[in-house]
Amino acid sequence: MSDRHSLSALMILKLGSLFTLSDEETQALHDLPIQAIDLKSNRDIVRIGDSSLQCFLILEGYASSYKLTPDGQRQIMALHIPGDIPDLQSLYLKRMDCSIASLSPCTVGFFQVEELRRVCARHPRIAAAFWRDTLVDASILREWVVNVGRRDAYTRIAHLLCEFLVRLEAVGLVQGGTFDFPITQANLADATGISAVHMSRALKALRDNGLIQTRRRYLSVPDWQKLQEAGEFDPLYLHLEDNVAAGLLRTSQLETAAL
Amino acid sequence: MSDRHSLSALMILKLGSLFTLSDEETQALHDLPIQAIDLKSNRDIVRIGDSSLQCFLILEGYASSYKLTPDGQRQIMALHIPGDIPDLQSLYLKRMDCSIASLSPCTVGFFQVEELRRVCARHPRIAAAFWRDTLVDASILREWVVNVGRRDAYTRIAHLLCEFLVRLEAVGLVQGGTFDFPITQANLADATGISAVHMSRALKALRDNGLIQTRRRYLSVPDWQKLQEAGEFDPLYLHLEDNVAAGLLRTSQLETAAL
DNA sequence: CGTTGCCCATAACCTGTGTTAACAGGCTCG
DNA sequence: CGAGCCTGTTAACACAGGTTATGGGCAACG
Repeated sequence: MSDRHSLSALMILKLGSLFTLSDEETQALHDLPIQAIDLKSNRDIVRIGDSSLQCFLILEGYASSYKLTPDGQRQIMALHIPGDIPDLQSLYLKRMDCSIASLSPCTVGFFQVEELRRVCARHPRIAAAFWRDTLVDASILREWVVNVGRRDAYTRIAHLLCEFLVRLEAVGLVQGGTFDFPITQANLADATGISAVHMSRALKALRDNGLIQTRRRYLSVPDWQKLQEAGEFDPLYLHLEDNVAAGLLRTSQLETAAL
Repeated sequence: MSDRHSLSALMILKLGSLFTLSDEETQALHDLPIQAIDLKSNRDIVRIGDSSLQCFLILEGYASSYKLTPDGQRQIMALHIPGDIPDLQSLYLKRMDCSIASLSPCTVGFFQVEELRRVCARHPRIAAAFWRDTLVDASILREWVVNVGRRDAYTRIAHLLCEFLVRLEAVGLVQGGTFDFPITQANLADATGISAVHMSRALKALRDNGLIQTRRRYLSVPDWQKLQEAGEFDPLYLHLEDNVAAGLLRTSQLETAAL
């Protein structure tokens, strides 16, 4: 039971960053029955074509939405972090149009789509918050089209890392510019539409230019300002609440000050 | 008044293809006050950063969502056809994260976001239909990421054309495999993330292979089956209602029979 | 404590696509 | 009716990034 509390806390944090929730609404989310499951890395959670009656919330670890082309190439079109509900679309779409897999060891919490629909019907503002969440996901996808369509590999990767950092920061998973980063170069390549070999080259360039540091399974950003410039990054499209955006700015100042 | 009827008819057709609406719900949509405006080609309708109090419905012509990179490159991340509400996201996002411009002479109908919110509050199933619509748009964006990230220019263009044809067909704008196509090669290039010159080369290849025919401002698809194969096209991601999908299949058979 | 299997790095070579430029056809507009 | 302008075509050349191959580090496991 206390488990439950901490499980949904993350989702509430996320939704709260998009939309201010009342106590009653918060309670309604707390009361959603949820079943937590642990997963190894690289496991499909849902598959393209599935029509599932459940949704899941990421509690720990990272996941990705992806598709395969007929010749076996893979494209990742979304990265998911703790607090995300990657298949929230199942609320209104019958079949999954992509697969979702863990990118690292993960804990995910499953709940019934039916239950979620009920909560949405009873609490229109929660429905609005979820809707808003899916709209932000769509906005991120628009930026990804730009990223993959018009930026060169170096810029593209810098942009991806900027976005990842900001999103992690919003759920409190960045400490002093450093965050957990167990994602392989092959996966990063699939997310940016380049080859794994070239990902290796480009990451080396980013390292050599002092934009990122990779130690073990962690990634650090020593100069947030410079990485943003390298990635042509403007967080507008993340539609953060003003207070969150302000927090980001503050953090970035702290970081640069810490140098 | 009779004007109004025909204006919203298109939107109702579109929503109806996503979700079955009751008479009362249909009426509520009819009653939405809407202001029609004519536009020339290549005019911005909304701009990135705007926080608008209105949404618009495309009544005639095509439009695109796009962003510019700092060095002046353009990426189109969505094509909009009659029946679409390209900035429906304004319902819950404060600022536009992309610009939207006409791709051809257009008629668009503006309505107040506030009015729309009221209709959604009063008619939960309409809200659901709109939500579903935005979810389908997100699904299309996912496919675009795959398209731009992992397919070569030839396949990519074929895929884009397949999608365009299917979406037009769903609102009755295709006759015998032929549809209005006033979109310049430069715009197509921006939508697929390639250069205008290479777009010209690739379109020539598609023509030479008999996959498309371009006459004046129209485009024909003489062999729907072959174009689908060339574009690795699977309409699953468009989340069409079964009856619409069946209609498509029928049409495609008629077409091939007509040859 | 060797084996197996990732993951990453690097080199050599190849190719799809970008770039630049020049030209032709068709619109629009004075 | 000619001047511009936009659109599309084609050619020659350049280069970012793909492909293939090899080797090294390291964790998991028997």
